[in-house]
Amino acid sequence: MAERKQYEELARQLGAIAAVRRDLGRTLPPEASPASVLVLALLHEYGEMRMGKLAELLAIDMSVTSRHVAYAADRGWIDRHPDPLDKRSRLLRISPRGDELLELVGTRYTEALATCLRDWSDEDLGSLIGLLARLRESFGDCRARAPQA
Amino acid sequence: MAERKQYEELARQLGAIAAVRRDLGRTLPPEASPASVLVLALLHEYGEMRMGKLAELLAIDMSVTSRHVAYAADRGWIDRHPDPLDKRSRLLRISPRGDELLELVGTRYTEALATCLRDWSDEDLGSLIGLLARLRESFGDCRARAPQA
DNA sequence: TATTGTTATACTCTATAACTATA
DNA sequence: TATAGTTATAGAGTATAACAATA
Repeated sequence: MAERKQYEELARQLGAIAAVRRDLGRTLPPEASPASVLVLALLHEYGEMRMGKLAELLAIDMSVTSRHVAYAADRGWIDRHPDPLDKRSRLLRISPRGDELLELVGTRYTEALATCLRDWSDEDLGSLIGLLARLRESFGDCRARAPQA
Repeated sequence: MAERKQYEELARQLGAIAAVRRDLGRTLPPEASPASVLVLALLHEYGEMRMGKLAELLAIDMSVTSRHVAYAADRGWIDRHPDPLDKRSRLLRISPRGDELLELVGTRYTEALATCLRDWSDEDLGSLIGLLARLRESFGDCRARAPQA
């Protein structure tokens, strides 16, 4: 159990970290929005899934997810085909062109981060990644437990 | 020097962490936007400053900063008074009402985080805060070095 | 002529609500 | 009647460019 001062400081850091996200976003190719890249990354990692599942992973409303998916599908980065088990749904899958884009984006990200973080050790970087993942998990559990508002 | 895989993973985590920011933002009082709260926090921590300095600390364009400051000033959270050394500038300072708001916001943040992160140790939380601060610093240096595009 | 700050405009991301098609 | 997804609309945040006042 931590102190109030620490919690306030974490909130501060999370607020300010948005600037880093913006910097990173500026390295993307013109049509690749940060949101669509995140969609592609999830489909690449977890494989085929439905809209609702994707929205849950993104932790954003399904209406918003729907727009991001439509955007990516219009550009040929995602294939949508009917779900044989439920005609209301479509199954989403990253396409070969989507994988190519993801590859390019990974290169851009790596270039930007390798420059800015060249004095970071492998170990520190790993710690940060692990703690961020855990933070997201903790909030995800919280969200799952308390959505009955 | 780290691996490409690690850099890609960090970018992923940073993209996804926005969901945590949104959750935290939802705990704020209606008029207190996350952006204005960040402005107040900086003025509280660093004291009186000019618009340009604040924009630099926020790492956002001065035009945007100007709007956030006007919003906060309209609500009495910030005092603006002429800079005696440069009549183009105004000095910004957090007001007593701004400090009150910051106090309330700190309480809300603490409640939310203490709930979601109750199984985190003091030490892990401290590590995360330290690594986030260092990440912002590394990007800040990068930005300061390469803006001559 | 350059700099500080403001305002106008446009674009991205998100949420709420209304709607459709199917379960 | 409930659920999966789409679309319309509104609000917050940011960037670019044009502008005013002062240095």
